[in-house]
Amino acid sequence: MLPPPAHGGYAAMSTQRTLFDAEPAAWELDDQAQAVVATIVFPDLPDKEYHYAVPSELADRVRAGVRVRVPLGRGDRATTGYCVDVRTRQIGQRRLKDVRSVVDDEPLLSPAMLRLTRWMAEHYLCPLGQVLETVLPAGVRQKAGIRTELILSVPQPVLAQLSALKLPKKQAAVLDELARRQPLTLGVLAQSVGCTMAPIAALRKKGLIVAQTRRVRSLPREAPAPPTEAHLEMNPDQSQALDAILELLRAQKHGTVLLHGVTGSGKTEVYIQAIEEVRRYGRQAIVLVPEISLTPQTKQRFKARFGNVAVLHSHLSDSERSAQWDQIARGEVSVVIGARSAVFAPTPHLGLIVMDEEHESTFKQQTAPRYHARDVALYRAQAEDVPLVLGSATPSLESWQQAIDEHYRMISLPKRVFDRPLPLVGTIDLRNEPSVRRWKGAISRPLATAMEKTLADGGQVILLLNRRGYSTHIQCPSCGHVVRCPSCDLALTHHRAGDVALCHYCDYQIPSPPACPECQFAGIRYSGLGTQRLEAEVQSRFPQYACLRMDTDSMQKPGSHEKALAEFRDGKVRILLGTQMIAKGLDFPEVTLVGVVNADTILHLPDFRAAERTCQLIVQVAGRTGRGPRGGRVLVQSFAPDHPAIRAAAEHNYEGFARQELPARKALGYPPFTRMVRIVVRGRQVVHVQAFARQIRERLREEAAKLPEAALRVLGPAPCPFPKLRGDYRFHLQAQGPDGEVVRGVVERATAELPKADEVQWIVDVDPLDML
DNA sequence: AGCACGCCGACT
DNA sequence: GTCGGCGTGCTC
Repeated sequence: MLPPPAHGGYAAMSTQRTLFDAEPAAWELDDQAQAVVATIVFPDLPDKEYHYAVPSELADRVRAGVRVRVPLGRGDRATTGYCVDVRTRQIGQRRLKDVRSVVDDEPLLSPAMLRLTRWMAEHYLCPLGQVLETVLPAGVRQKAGIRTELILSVPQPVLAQLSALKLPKKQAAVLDELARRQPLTLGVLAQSVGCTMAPIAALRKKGLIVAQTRRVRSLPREAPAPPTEAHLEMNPDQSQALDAILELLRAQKHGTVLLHGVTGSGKTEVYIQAIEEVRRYGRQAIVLVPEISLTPQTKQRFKARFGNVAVLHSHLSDSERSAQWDQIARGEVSVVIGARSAVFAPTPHLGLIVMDEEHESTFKQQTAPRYHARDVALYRAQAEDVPLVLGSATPSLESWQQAIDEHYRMISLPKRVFDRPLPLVGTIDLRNEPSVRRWKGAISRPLATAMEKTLADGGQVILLLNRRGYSTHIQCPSCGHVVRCPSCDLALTHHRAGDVALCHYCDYQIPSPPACPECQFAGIRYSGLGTQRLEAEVQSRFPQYACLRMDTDSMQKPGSHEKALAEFRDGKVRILLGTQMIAKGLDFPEVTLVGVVNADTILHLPDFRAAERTCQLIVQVAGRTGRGPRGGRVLVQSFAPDHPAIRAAAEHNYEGFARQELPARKALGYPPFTRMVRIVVRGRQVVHVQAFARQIRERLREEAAKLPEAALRVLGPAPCPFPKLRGDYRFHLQAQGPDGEVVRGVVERATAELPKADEVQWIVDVDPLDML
């Protein structure tokens, strides 16, 4: 056994203590000293816990979940930290500094939410302080939108002898007014007397008026509106799905339901009726939707049914978000709708979490902590013992496998509402389309014919092409030179607006070159198809119909999204074309044709989820048609129409896709059968990046060697699929194994004491969603 | 992150 | 001999 650590001059003596000592000797009292100790973490300090003594006058205010001001470092500079624990501990000889003051009157985090942040820090290998700063929105931390207001009153003794006082005219008027109408705020009093602040200040100085501060929200709260819509009728499948959720709700038990409902099957109605039950229990529900789905329509739909709902999304101002947060924390709303971060909503009595479109990649945060809202939601639902409902027409294969393994209960909604048929999907083999092959155009003959017919019949058309810009690359036919971004090495995309060549990653731009910058050849070619060029083609082929392009370029202005959709809804626009943003959620009954201009754009990305993404995208966009009584059809153009992902999507057979993709994942050792941690190293110079990445690999191998061979596989380092971004070279490594806990442990130990390297930066991504 | 401490070059 | 350069390391 190691001797106890030396402290003071008593170390030698304290070792002489035996088990039979009845009472500690006087000189040992310090060793036994107890104190109330707060455990503090700091967002900007190393990921450690710090301990501070809680002075007795602060004992009732220092609680887990509040922020405190504490002295830090040699200079004892005042620093704000999060108190994550308070308990009476043995402090031994260690002398702790005192907590100086308490920032928050009420904890910002409940004990349950604190446990959640701990779990996130461990699971995502991220400092706890950073997790806390993510969970608590900046506006909430700054108490945005809360101002302090002075409340003035006249003390009782003054009131009693009011008439006896001799005062200047204005002061007398002020005191008189306040005595009659107290308490008043500063502004109101000054205004009603018609004076400035001066006489009021004078009275305060004399002690004839006393002031109290009060915190008030500057934003007026939205008046709760009564619900305006009643239940919709549900079909038997919907009722069955609802029953499964209600069963869990009534049992007050956690359980996860995977609601696999085809597009247009009425999943939202199931969520809504489940939430109504939650509300009857006086509990709250959180509804998580992808950022893009947080359209006014979604919000409206829930508002119409529940009256007051809280909405959390990235476009709120700090004070708006803080007001929503407060409202939620006080239990004033029973429904919270929001994007990824709404999973942290401070509902005092959570009853249900719903995640719609659970396969969407926007649920994964791309900066530290790199959490996936689905996994956080699962943890939270388990911890608070409430049901979790995951809904999608194209579930992630992670969730699908959970259902197969019976960790989730899968419920299918195989039919659309009102028994509307799913649209017929046809594929067009672009290899047999000479005009497309020779880049004469993007729209094949069969697609053009279908469009003509649809438009002539009064229907609307949606065309999906998930590439922005006009031409996707600029290449010289003479010397082969491709115009690339100097800092990302990606081919620049030609944009017609402003005639610029643009890097889609870092926004680098140059005037589009009229000749080859390398060999001056004048016939430089602008090739590859983007939405702008598609728009031009559509306009020239269908000049009699209004066409609208929706992509991040055309939807820059706030409100342009809503405006565009409104124009399409009322039929002014007949053809809507755009990138992924038109693939999700839109519900327009007059859309009777959807064209996928090129289904292969993400299919060949070097990412093990490329097939899954392709299938999901096609199924989702196909779902935009056939939503009205006129039915609908889909045409998918592809150079690989026989690829299983495209075939499955064409047959509305996501299950079939999963059945054939999952064994492939298993054979290759990919998720969901393994857990993965990805490490990306980047820096200005390739040699440094590669050397550092290799160093990490060696450390990973050393750690892996301590385990059975099957526990962990280390891949890489290899250049990332985008090997250079924003001027940095990038290499990545992957650690994968069947047990995520083991994989994370290895990565944590391997990276714990890496040498500092100024030339490189590195990140750890647990359960990465993309590999680019 | 900040801030004090340290150990080497140009000043009074 | 001191002032100050910013490299290094610690913060309960």
